Amino acid sequence: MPTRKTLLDATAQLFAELGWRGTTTRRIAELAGVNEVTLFRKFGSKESLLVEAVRCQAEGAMQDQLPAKPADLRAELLTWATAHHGHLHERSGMIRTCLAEFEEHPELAPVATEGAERTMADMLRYLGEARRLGLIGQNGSLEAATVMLMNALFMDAITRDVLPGCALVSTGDAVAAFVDHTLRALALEPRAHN
Amino acid sequence: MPTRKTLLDATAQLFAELGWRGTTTRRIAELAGVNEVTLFRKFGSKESLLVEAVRCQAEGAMQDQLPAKPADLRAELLTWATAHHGHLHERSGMIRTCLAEFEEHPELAPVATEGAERTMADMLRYLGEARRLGLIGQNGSLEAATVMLMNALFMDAITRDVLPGCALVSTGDAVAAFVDHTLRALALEPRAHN
DNA sequence: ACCGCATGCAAGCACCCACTTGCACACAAG
DNA sequence: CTTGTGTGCAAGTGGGTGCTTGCATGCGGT
Repeated sequence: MPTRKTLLDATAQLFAELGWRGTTTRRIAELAGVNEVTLFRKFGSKESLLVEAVRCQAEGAMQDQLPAKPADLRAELLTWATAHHGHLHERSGMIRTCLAEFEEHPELAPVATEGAERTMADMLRYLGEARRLGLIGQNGSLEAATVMLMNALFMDAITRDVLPGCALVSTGDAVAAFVDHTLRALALEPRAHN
Repeated sequence: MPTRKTLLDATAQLFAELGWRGTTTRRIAELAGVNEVTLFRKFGSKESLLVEAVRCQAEGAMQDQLPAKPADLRAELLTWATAHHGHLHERSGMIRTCLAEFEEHPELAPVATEGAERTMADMLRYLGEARRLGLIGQNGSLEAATVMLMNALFMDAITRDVLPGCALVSTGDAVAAFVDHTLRALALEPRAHN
């Protein structure tokens, strides 16, 4: 049944570019190379097609995980942050669209944000473990560190293409700078760096 | 000429909620309590109305400035961050919409991001001054600190209403936590806190 | 009293929208 | 061979869209 996946992919692509209202059933059918009627026969309505398409897109996402036991904080965080940034960047169009559509279509929110919340919980766990092991200092909010690092990666990833003026020059530099800044705030063990 | 401002306000409000395509000339006219024809007579087209409305909205924005000479870093940054967060939060609907519309309507980008770039430059100047005065350590990228703090405030402000799960509990706590985290990373002079 | 100007109102244009119906075809399973 | 199933095609529904036209009305300045 290739038609179904074709339709879902075309829908996701159009939705990322044009938003809910811009993603018309005619355009979807044309991009998928399928008759418009087929779309309604398979999904019933534009709404269910769109919700399904966003759900599929979000599913095939982040299972980037930090190691269970922290060892080399800087290296592990850098690897993780780079991968996470990459995944966000790949989906930046859809993410920007969803942020704008949540108000009108709240049914999109749970399905789209579930991954982000899991990722945040994982980083929090990792930093907690690192603190327990004495790899970072005892002061400073781990929540703040987590949220700030993830927000920095998120914003850089989704605005990089669209607002080049607001980003650090290269992706690699930006991610590394964010990780370093985070570790500095957490007092990565007294003078392991600089 | 009250009609003009009424129309611009109504347009901005609808645009923030419904995006470009959802903001129809009929809805604008109805919300403004004006005949639809008047709208075309005054602005010529829907496009010029929308661009003008976004420009006006962006203009009446941030001239939050940090002091010329840093003194009490924590207090000054906290005041500034709180005000900045407030302004972003007030405009969160429009900001989310713009982020999604930039791709289709690049003419919106310059007018909407100009303020953010000025604000970033101001914070960078402020931190540079603070470092020159020895109020913070000599290590650590000031660009990274600036971008991360501004991104954290930005993300919190624009997602707080729409994704309550991803934010620190209260606005005040979040802003304070972000400022503290930033200062810790910049080694606010050795043990002025905690 | 006159004029110009801003606005309202009613109607309409050509086009796009989501969605439906009816009919034809192909192909695979019984 | 028949039957069902998936698909295409053509047409149409009622409604929304940006935008225009023609005409009436009020109101302030000369």
